[in-house]
Amino acid sequence: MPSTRGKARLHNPIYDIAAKVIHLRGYDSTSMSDVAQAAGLTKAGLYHHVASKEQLLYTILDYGMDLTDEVVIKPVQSLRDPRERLQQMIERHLRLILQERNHEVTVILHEDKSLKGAMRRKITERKKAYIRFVEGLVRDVLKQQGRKEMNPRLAAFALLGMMNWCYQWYRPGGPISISQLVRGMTRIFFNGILR
Amino acid sequence: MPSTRGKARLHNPIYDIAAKVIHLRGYDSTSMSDVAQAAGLTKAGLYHHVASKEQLLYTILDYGMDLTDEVVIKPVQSLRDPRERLQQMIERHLRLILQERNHEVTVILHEDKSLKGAMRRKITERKKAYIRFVEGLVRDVLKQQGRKEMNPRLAAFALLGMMNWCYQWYRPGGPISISQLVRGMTRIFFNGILR
DNA sequence: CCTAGAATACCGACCGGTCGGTAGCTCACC
DNA sequence: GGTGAGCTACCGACCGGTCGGTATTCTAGG
Repeated sequence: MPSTRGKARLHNPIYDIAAKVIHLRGYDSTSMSDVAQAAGLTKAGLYHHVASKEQLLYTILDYGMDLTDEVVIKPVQSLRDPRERLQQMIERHLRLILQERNHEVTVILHEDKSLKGAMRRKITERKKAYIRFVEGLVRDVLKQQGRKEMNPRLAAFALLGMMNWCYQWYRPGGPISISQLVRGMTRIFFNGILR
Repeated sequence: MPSTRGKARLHNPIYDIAAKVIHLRGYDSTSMSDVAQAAGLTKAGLYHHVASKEQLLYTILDYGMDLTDEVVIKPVQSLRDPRERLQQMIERHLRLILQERNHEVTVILHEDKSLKGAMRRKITERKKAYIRFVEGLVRDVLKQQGRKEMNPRLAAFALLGMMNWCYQWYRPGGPISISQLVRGMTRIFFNGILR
């Protein structure tokens, strides 16, 4: 019985490689042979490290959420000023998604219905928690600035949408740099919700 | 050889049903037997109407783009005022995506890499043309209002992102109506790019 | 330091099942 | 009696996953 319980995946390059391949071709279109080949193994060899295809995806997604907690939520929660918190969240979220490593995070954005049952429920719950976190940041800024005519949930989804859509079109080395993108979206959103 | 060339699909309910099923379960996870069953046929019966699974998807996506041309691009192009054009585009785009029929359009948003070769190139080109259209609308508004510090391409992608992300969270009958959504996003984007 | 033996990493071969797609037939209707 | 729509039955390829076995590495006792 392979020892794939808990967070044993740290430092295991197989999961990084798998995340890369799945990010490129999609979960359904990626066979376990593909993953094995990319990792320099046979399929049977891969199954020594992984319990099932679904557990492989779950581990990747769960690690992607761990990364988000650590790189976005934690640093932002230590800040005082609501505007500073929201601005930092936008910058950190965008950099997390667009930095070329971090395939685990980008996989989260398009592999929604691939998981089933308990695993799916857990990931969905973590994603919802993140949405509530963003909505809270937006709500605090709106309250501080006395703008009660804007729906904070709608605004939060708008913000998440324009940020998460970036992986569809952003290309490193293209005409728009990450810094420009951060500045542009920050301005659009702040001006957008504060008149 | 079945006659599936050209735009023979009009009025053929098979494509509507297929679009619905593919929209619900995803292209890769949907087998031709699934589509056949949903259409009340056997798989062989379905293949009498359809040349291949890929051609089925292509036809659906192409029709989705036809719909977009007709419902969004054409009406907007007949308007004069740049601000009116942009505002109308936002409203029409959102309503097209969120209305419960129009599965063909929503399929476009998440079935990117499923097509290959020439078919993929054609759909990609139509999608790019639409992006250029949106970017042009944004650019005209920025020019009219004398805002040259905002990058119109970046702004266009931000707008497309927040609109297209809606299908991930919007549920008819939920706390946010389509009209509220249109008003909210219109305000965020106009305020966002015009200070 | 050597070595027995346990644990780990990995492989070739294979399994049951499902996939996209096809051949060849029937049958209703003009 | 020809034609299009539909069916049953089937194909080869590939899928996720497993099995028995084999190198390789780690560890403990003398």
